Amino acid sequence: MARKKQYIEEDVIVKAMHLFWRKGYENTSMQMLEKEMGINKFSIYSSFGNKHGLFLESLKCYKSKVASMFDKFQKATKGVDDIKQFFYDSVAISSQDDFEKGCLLTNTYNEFSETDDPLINDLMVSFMENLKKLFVEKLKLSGYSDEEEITKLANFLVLAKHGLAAASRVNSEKEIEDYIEMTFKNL
Amino acid sequence: MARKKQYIEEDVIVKAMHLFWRKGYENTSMQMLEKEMGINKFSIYSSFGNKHGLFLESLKCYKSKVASMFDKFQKATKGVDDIKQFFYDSVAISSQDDFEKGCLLTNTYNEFSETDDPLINDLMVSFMENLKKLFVEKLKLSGYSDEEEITKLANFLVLAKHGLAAASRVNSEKEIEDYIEMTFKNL
DNA sequence: CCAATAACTAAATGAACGTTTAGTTATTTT
DNA sequence: AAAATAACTAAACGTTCATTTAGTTATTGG
Repeated sequence: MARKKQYIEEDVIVKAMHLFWRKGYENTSMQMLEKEMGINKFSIYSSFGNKHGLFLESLKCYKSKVASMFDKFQKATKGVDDIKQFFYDSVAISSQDDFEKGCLLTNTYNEFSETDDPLINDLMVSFMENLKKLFVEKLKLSGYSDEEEITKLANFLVLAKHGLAAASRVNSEKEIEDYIEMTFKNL
Repeated sequence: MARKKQYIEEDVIVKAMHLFWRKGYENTSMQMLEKEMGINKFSIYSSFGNKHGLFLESLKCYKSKVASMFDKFQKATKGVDDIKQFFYDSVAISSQDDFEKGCLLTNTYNEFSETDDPLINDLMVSFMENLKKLFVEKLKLSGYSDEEEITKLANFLVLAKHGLAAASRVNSEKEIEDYIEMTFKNL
């Protein structure tokens, strides 16, 4: 055979994800990725094809990072309280360190909203639909039965979640807490 | 003297603003601006200095575009109802045509949040502070008196406004309406 | 009407970007 | 140990970007 790889793809993709999270897609250059990931451009290209492929892999990595949170939410049985807890968990992920802000998926959705990238778009739409379905489920658990009302509330929650993820990039933890509390005040 | 200018700066800046609004700062190139504004790069540079200066001028232009809305809000006397109307007015500005999405100032704040541009930052901070002050004023008009509660509500509203502006770029008018109605349900 | 000059056009500049390629180093098998 | 080959390094590639510059056109005052 030949020389062994001196890096682990799973490790370097985590580093790439953090950089994309912090800076966004367009504002992250291959040079910065080279430095952050600690490997050469050649290695990046041979492992991930191109910048776009690397980004998609970073999004997958993010999804697996938040999967446990989704799982917890999915399995929860208290209804609206679980949605509220999910909101808190969502902002906690980004506020646990100082540089990664908001939700990487939401940030990506916002950054790519004018440039129709089919892969990114599919990823986001499925993410949002999944979220909405879970909201509907939990609302029913809390006793809501009117389908129209449930749809309305679920739409409200999806937008609130989206808006919160966007706004959380520039707002303090206190403001975020106040927002979540107010959002769930009459639910 | 010499040759007269064949364009009116006030006119071309409006066109530039619309392009920046649609595409964001980074995704708008001088080439695109040249085409959209209908004048040569030389003319842009001699009138506005550089891309950054042109962008700042576009932001000013946007501010004057929404000034009448702010003015209406400022002069209103019904309290919370005025805030709600202001939310509706805010989203109406971007949904009246299909391409300009969200609030240009909020979009800019989000795009520039990781790159500390002092001029942009000052503009945004003053915009947000101004907004919060107005919210406080209207809340008092509606009978709120507890200072702590008012601050909490004002923070909530600022974040809701910010989040709505961001989310409105990818959500339908119906969803936006539902969101606003829910937001003001218990105010 | 002509010299002066501001506004125009188009091409050039240099830096930064994503991507590729040529050449070197290290590891494995024969 | 030598041949084979995968992973490495660094430099170059072509393109696009914001910006500048050299040269042309049109308008004005004297």
